[in-house]
Amino acid sequence: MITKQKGTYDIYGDSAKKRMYVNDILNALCEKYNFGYIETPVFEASELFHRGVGETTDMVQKETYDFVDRGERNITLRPEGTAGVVRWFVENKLYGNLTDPVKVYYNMKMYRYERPQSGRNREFTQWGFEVFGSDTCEADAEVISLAYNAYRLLGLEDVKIQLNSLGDTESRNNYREALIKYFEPHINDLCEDCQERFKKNPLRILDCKVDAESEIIKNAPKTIDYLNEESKKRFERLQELLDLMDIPYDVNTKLVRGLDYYNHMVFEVTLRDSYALGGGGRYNGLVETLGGPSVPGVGFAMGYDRTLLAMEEEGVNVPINNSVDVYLLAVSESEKETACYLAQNLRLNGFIADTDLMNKSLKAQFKSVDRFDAKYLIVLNDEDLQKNEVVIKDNKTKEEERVNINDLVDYIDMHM
RNA sequence: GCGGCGUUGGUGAAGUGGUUAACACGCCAGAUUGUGGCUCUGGUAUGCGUGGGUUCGAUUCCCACACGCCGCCCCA
Repeated sequence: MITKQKGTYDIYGDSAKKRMYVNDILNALCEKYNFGYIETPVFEASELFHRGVGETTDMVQKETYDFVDRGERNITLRPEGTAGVVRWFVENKLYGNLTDPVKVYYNMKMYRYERPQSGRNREFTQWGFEVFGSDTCEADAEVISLAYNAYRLLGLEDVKIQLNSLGDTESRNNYREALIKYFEPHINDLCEDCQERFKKNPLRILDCKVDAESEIIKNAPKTIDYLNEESKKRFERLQELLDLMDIPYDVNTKLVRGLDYYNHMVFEVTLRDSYALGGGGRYNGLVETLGGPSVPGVGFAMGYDRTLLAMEEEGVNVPINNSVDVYLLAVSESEKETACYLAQNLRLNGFIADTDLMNKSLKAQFKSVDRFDAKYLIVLNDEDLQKNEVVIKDNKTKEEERVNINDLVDYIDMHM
């Protein structure tokens, strides 16, 4: 037997319906914010992610699906959405006429070679969005607003924003140096992983779970103390806007996030003050890094599967319609012909209709009625059909009514 | 990539080194001669993840691998 690959999964049944429900909500919300839908290719030149996400990040170093194709191109399955969208933005020269910001949202499969756990797979979905061309705090606030309200609309009440600012390039570099200087004498008191982080990406030490309670990390320099005047002002302004929109947030100076491209505002959306369901931030240098002009950008991505899990844990009630409007029962050949015709007719008139396709006994067809939770059932009967009539039964009230076959659609329309 | 736990039918699951692998749900058929959902009766596994090994004999013991779950790394 051929089985699915590690870390992949099939989506079907009720969980497929849940996803459709979530998709509909998210898509509609994005449209309200006047974002346009975009899809980019699953695979891109490996270089895109190496340059975009950051050569030194673990995501690129050990988690990407890389391969050489038959034309000897170096290909990578996208591990995140932003790099591909930026590539699209640059390749299509959308920066050429930036009278308005370019706002796009996506809902795409991503691939990372990781050890699977629940809410984390090798193939997974991220829903996210990006804004190009605006360097304003209002753009930052809009992005956070969209992210926050997405979770709220999905029924997750207890969500909050974790907010930090890395500042502009100058501030970020100053901070990085201060951090290195601070940690250097303490390096042997930190855990092994942190000693590794110290070399590769010292900012990540702040994220460490092992040393989280240690005085060393608690007393470490804070990002906001190293913001220059302008960066500080921006950060304050952003907070004002969030206050104005009633979006709850905590300033979390330890939040640095893993990808190299962020500057200024970074944020995560957390559930119950614990784990993050999504994150984003500003990336003013990324477009340039990927071969475009200097165009500011800001964006967000939601861990789709994780969010679905969270909804389950929180007991969010997702309305799933598993019931059929009308089920047609038929046994004889002529009854089945009528069933075919009527089923099509009902479907084209907007009803969910179904009928037996397996030549089952009438009794077995009644079981199907129950399984499909049909609102109405019609037992076709040759005698009635001679008179152009059908008997339609309300499956809840058990009331039966004799209806002319030509009035059937109207009848159901009136009663539903 | 590292560590721990797990893997029995469509589903949930019990169980044992040795004839026919519980039970429940589901499904199918009949009682009910073309109007069901209750009840009763009967039926329902390519045989216990895959491949090796130990053994007279393994689903049960050992090893490897695969997949799943949990923790780490990482990400979100």
